[in-house]
Amino acid sequence: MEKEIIKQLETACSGTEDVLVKEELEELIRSSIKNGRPLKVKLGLDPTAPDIHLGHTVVLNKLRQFQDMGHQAILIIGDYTARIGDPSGRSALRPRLEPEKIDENAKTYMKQAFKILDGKKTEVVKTQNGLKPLKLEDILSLTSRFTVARMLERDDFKKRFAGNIPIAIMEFLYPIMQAYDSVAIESDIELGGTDQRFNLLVGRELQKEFGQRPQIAITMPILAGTDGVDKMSKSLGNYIGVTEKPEEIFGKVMSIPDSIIMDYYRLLTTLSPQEITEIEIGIKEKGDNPVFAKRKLAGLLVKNLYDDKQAEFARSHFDSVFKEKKVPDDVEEYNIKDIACNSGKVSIIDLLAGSGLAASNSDAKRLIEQGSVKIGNEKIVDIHTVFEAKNLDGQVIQKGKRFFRRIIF
RNA sequence: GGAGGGGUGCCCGAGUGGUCAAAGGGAGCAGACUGUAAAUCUGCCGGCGCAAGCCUACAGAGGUUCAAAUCCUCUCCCCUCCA
Repeated sequence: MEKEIIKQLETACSGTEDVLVKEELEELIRSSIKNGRPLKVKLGLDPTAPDIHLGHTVVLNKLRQFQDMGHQAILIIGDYTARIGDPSGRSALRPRLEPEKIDENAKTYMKQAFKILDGKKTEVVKTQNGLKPLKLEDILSLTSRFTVARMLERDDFKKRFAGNIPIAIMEFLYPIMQAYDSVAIESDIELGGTDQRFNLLVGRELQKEFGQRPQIAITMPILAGTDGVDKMSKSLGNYIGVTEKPEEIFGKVMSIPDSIIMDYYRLLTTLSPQEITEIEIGIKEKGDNPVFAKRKLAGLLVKNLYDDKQAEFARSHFDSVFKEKKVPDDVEEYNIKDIACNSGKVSIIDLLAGSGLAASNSDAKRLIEQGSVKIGNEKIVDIHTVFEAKNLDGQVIQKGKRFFRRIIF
């Protein structure tokens, strides 16, 4: 039994940024195993963004690990809290979301989250159920337990306060409501990104106030986006979505800077710490070319989200397009019927703008002038080039290195 | 309630009557080099037009002027200080 405890504890702590408090966690695991009582592991989802990307999966993977150890995963859909908008890491007040929109987001979110989690073993709870019945007096009583000074300990609030950026009083309610969720479900452990640290700790405090055993707060590092600088986020455009096509995922992983390869290994793969260290040593000390570690990584990630076959496909797709500079097989098609209309002629400008390869006619012109446009491997240099529509059927138009359209007529 | 400061392109930010589609930086796109890495260098970076040029744009609405991001009036929003 002692062995099992150590194993669970190690798994629980691997890849984490922080575990508060580790000793308590050990105790919890011990009593869980002893009494055959699964731990309630809480993860709050913020349904403001309907698409999950690899950044979200860091914490989902952790939850999955708990599931695999036989514990109870509880996903909290922050449908109510989303109406405030989590102030964590924000430099400005978030726009509030409509309830319908939140519901919609939550649905897609769940669907995608179950790519990682075992949906059958996951309990899904909407915060609304617990929070909506609260009366003003309940809220007064809750808020009276926290002070403005306590709230301003938070870095993001502090910065905004110091920088004269507005903080809505409503935003102070966010951590408290999230904490109240923990009380409502009597959670044993709550997971979150490092940006959630404050919120998770407020949960601990509130549980104590309610005479519950305070939850363990486990924070996971924030995953850098494909630019290697900012955190992965949809609005920054540096994300890799879990529903993206295998070759997209593979390609995006290949575009990450070397500096974050090992972070990706640690946070996104299920390789053992030893295997990961080996790769790291290979690059750092044996002079292995990092690109091979990256290829392996890209394959692993596609495999996680799809399967071996797709991973293999993505790899060969990548090689043929970028190593051999061939046109990929499954190019998006573009039907030129409507732009060819009666004359049967099509200008290169219309082709680029119409297919979406260029943002506008002006953009199309610039691209041609910069020599980035090819049709069937022929570079187009004249912006006035006109084609017979029927000659274009089946041809591939290319912009830059990685954007293609197959022309249909 | 009083006094003051401010809202500029995707973001930051300069610009205080014409030379402003608006400096500079960042992001982005494209080219060279590579490993679709980083770093670096180069070009582009509102729309329409082959072009001349036209249109849209400096919070919003009016106005003054031959001419307004720049001046005036009103409105909205943000911030600071005082109470």
